Amino acid sequence: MTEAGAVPRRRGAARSETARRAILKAASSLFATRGYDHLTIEGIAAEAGVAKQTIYRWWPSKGSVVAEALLEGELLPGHFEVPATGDVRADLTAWLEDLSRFVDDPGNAPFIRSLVTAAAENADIGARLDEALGGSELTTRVEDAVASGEIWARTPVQEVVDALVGAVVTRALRRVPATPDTAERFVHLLLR
Amino acid sequence: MTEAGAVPRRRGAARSETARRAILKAASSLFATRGYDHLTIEGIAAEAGVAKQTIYRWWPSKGSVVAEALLEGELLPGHFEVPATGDVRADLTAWLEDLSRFVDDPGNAPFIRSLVTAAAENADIGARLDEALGGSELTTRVEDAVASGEIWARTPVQEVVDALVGAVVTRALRRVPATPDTAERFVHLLLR
Amino acid sequence: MTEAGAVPRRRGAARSETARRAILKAASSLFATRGYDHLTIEGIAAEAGVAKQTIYRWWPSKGSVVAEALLEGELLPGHFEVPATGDVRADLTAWLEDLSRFVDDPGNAPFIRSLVTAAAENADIGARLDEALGGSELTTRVEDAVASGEIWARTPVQEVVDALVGAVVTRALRRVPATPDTAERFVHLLLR
Amino acid sequence: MTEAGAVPRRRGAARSETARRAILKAASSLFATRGYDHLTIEGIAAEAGVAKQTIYRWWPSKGSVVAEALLEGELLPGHFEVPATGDVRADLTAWLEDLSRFVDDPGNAPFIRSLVTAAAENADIGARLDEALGGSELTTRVEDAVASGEIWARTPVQEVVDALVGAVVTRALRRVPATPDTAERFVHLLLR
DNA sequence: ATTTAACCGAGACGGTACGTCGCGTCTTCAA
DNA sequence: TTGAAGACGCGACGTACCGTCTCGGTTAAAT
Repeated sequence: MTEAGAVPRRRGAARSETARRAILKAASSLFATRGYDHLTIEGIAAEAGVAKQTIYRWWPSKGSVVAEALLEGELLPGHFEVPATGDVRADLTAWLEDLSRFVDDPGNAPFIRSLVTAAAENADIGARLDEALGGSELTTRVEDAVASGEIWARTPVQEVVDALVGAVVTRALRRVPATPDTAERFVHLLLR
Repeated sequence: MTEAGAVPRRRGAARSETARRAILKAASSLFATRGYDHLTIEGIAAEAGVAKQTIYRWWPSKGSVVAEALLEGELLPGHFEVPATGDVRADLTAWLEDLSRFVDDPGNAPFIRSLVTAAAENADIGARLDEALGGSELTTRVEDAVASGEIWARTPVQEVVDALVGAVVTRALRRVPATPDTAERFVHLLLR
Repeated sequence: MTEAGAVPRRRGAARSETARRAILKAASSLFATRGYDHLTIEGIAAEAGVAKQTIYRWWPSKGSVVAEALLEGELLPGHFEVPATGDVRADLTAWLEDLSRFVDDPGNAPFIRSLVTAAAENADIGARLDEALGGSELTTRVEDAVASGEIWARTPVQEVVDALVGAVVTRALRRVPATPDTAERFVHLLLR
Repeated sequence: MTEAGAVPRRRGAARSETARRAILKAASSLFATRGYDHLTIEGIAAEAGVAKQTIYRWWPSKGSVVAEALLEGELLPGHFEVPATGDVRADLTAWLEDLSRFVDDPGNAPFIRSLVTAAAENADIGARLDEALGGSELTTRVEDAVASGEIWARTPVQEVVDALVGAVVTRALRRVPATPDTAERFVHLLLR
């Protein structure tokens, strides 16, 4: 007798987890090196030691490969955590300075713009864009500050987060670098 | 003999304004129809009845063609003016609602995302992204409100504009549609 | 104890005759429909409702599948018998006219050329090419005529047959159709 | 004023004769080395230092490339001339022995079968198959013998040639090697 | 009765080649 | 000198089959 809820497992060889991991790893590595629009399925396949068809079998486009790599944390691992020192304004300022420093670095600018390009063309990536930039941590941090009474109870959390992440993005697209007080000004604008 | 003060005009035929216009028009039309990344130089040349070389002679990339089309107003003609009724909060809310309505329309969403893609890869387009969305008018409007004493004198104008435009962009990338009160919430968040 | 002379039959399930027949049938059908070089192992497997491995287990190549189909009479069933009326010249002429009619039919020409392609690449098929065209019956018929004294005793039988079958093949390859007297001219050339 | 009958020459760069020659040369070389069905468009392009598209622009299939190479004499250069000593039977015998020796050589057998494969799938190649094997020279030689009264005036020349070439082909397909007297027997069968 | 070897279906996998699209450069001819 | 036309080398696309390899399940001889 089979377990309740067990999937009957269709016949034939199972999907190779090895290949899947190699593809995501290769995609991340090439994305970081060459950028989203120089990223090719052929390149990923070659780097991963995998047949092109194996990619096409499981992903409809390069965008979806990148999206999954993003989800798995292969891209941007460990970047952009939001500190939680107890002073929410200081925490947000620190996060924003960290992110701005990253975005303004000429070596990273193409990377962040590639992320935006990828987001613009692929819904999955778009759906997680601010997550990759730390957006969901940011939301949690601000919600905690509201809950603890540190900031105004009716603070529109989502709008604050959108404004912060959005400002970073729109400035990146216009190649406007942050000045030393940019982060602080934004935070004081948004958290009264 | 040439006129005094005239540009010395080297020999041969002058640049064809007809061809230039046809190219920008074709680019705009194809951009609107097929989106930025299905836009091709070959396609533009064919649509415009022009040789590829004529495009390559005057523009370094498809991005720069689109940028010029944007400048000429071939794309987004007449959209997104910021009203000036005297009530700056109402004006910004109206502008934001207008823009959100446009962005949230399923028929326009690919267009706006294509603009973002184009901006991400081409500095000229990026430099004018918020302008195309009404950003520069917005700046003027907020500055006027500061000057007239309608709002706080030390309002960080650029940050407000970046936050508004950026929020629209980041929401578009995440496919998050506006709710009826979104515009008002943003405006009240930013202009206290 | 096993029967004397019986093959010691190793363990496990026996080869499925059902699968074998389905494969040959599918191969014949696809050969007739699409021609030898559009014939694929995957196509045969799909058509036969069989796994690819089942084909690879028993045949080394698609050529050998076709060769076996030819042997089983799945291809060219009942075609090209040589009549035996007693008049060998009339019999050969009739056979040659029949074959020429078949070969010259625009619907069959691809089929016969596919047979030649298959023969050229696969020794087994080549070895039975003239058999499929009636060659072995032809040999028998000419040998009988020699034995009965109807034609010259030292007639080089094999050469006559090769010349007849070969002429049909080389004309098919050059797309040269037979004229009404072609068959008769050949027979009178070869049997004096 | 232009020459009468001169083609007006449409605009744009002319077809590159260099590329055309390189392609035919590469095709011939690879055909001889690897055989017709291991011949690939990609392989030809790589060997010729040419883009695939340049091949596809001018030829519809690999068969037509080979056909043109055959026409240009890149394949089989100088093979299989029919001698003209005055003794037509001796000449035909010599030609047939020469050809048989070539065909029976294990190193050449794949080549000749490749020619047959190519002929079977491509009408142009088929139309010139016997020419490549010396067929047209053979026709001339036999016609001359008829004209000079050396052989019977009503000899059916085309049938004789078809029988000879066809016999070589059908034997090659069945992998039947010639014996020392094969050539002589054929010639005496056909030329009484 | 159990074990075990071989069969069979399904189908994933690393590959090769396909035929097409678009790139950016170059050459030809007409204006 | 510009501009339309278009050939060229190049790189990538997404697809079709190749032949090999698991996988889960079945069949039948050997233990």
